[in-house]
Amino acid sequence: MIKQGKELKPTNAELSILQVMWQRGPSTVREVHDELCKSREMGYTTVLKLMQIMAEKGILDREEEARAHVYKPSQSQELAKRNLVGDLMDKAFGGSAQELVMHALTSKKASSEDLAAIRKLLDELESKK
Amino acid sequence: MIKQGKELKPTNAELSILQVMWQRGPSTVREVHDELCKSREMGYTTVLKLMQIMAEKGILDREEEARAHVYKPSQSQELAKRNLVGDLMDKAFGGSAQELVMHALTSKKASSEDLAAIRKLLDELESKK
DNA sequence: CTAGGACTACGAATAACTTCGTATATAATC
DNA sequence: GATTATATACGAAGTTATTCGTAGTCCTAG
Repeated sequence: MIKQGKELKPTNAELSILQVMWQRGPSTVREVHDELCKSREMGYTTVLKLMQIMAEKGILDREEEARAHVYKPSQSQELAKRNLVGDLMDKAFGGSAQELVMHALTSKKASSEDLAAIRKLLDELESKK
Repeated sequence: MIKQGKELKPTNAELSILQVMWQRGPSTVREVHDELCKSREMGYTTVLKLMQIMAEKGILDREEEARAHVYKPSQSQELAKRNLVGDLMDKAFGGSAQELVMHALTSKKASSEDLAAIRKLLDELESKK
C-alpha cells in the first residue's frame, strides 16, 4: 500500500532542497549539497538526513540502484507549487486568489514583462470558460 | 529604541490569530479566543501565550490600560500580506511574481470575477509605468 | 591487500513552535 | 467581606524541524 494524501507539505529546509531538484532534475545528495553550498553553508550529512526524511515522508522518491542513491520529487513541480500557493491562500487570504494576486503584484517585484505575461494567461483562462 | 526589521514573520499559529485581528480590528485575548474556537478547539491560555509572544516579537502592539489588554497588529495588513507573499515568492518561485501568480490562477480557485478584478488591477499598474 | 575517499544509516543535541496547567491578582456578585 | 468569575504571567511538557557527529560499508588507487 502506497502512502498518499499525507499532506506532503515541505518545511522550509525541504523547500530549499526541492528548489534545487526542480532546477536540476533527479539528483544525488552530493549534487544537491554542492548546489546548496553555493548560497549557504550546510553540512553534507545535514542534506543527506533531510533527503532521507523527505523520502520517508513521500516527498521524494529514491532509486537505490547506484551506490549514490538518486532522488527525485514524487510530485510534479506544478502540483507542489499549486499546493504551496493554495496553502498560503487559505492561511493568509481567506482562500481568495484575487487578494493573493493583488498582493503579489503590488509587491514591486513584478516587471512589465510579468504583467504582460499574466495578462496573456488571463486571456487564456477566460477563453476556456 | 524601537525594535524593527527583526523579520516579524508570523508562524502558522500566529497567522491564524492575525487573520482574526485583521477581520475584527484591535481585540482582547478573549475576543480572539472566542472567534478562533468557532473553527477550532483551543485553550484560552494558549491564545493568551501566543499573543504575549507576538507582542514580545513586535508582531502585535498592546494597550495595557484596561484590565483586559487590547492588542493590535503592529504592521498594516497590507504590508504583512505583501511580506508573506514575497517570502513564498522567494522560497518557492525563485522570486518570480509571474510564476507565483500563474500557479495561483491555475489552482481552480479563481472565479471569473477574480479574473476580471485582476485584469483591472493590471490596467492600473500598467498605466502607472 | 590495504589506505583513503565517498556513501548511507542513525542517534542525538539543539532550536523553534505549540499547548496547557497552575499561580496570582483584580473585579463583580451576593 | 467572602465567593466566584475573569485576567495576566509564567513554567514546562510535548511536538516538529534542523543540524551534525560518528560508525560502518563499499569502492578504488596504489
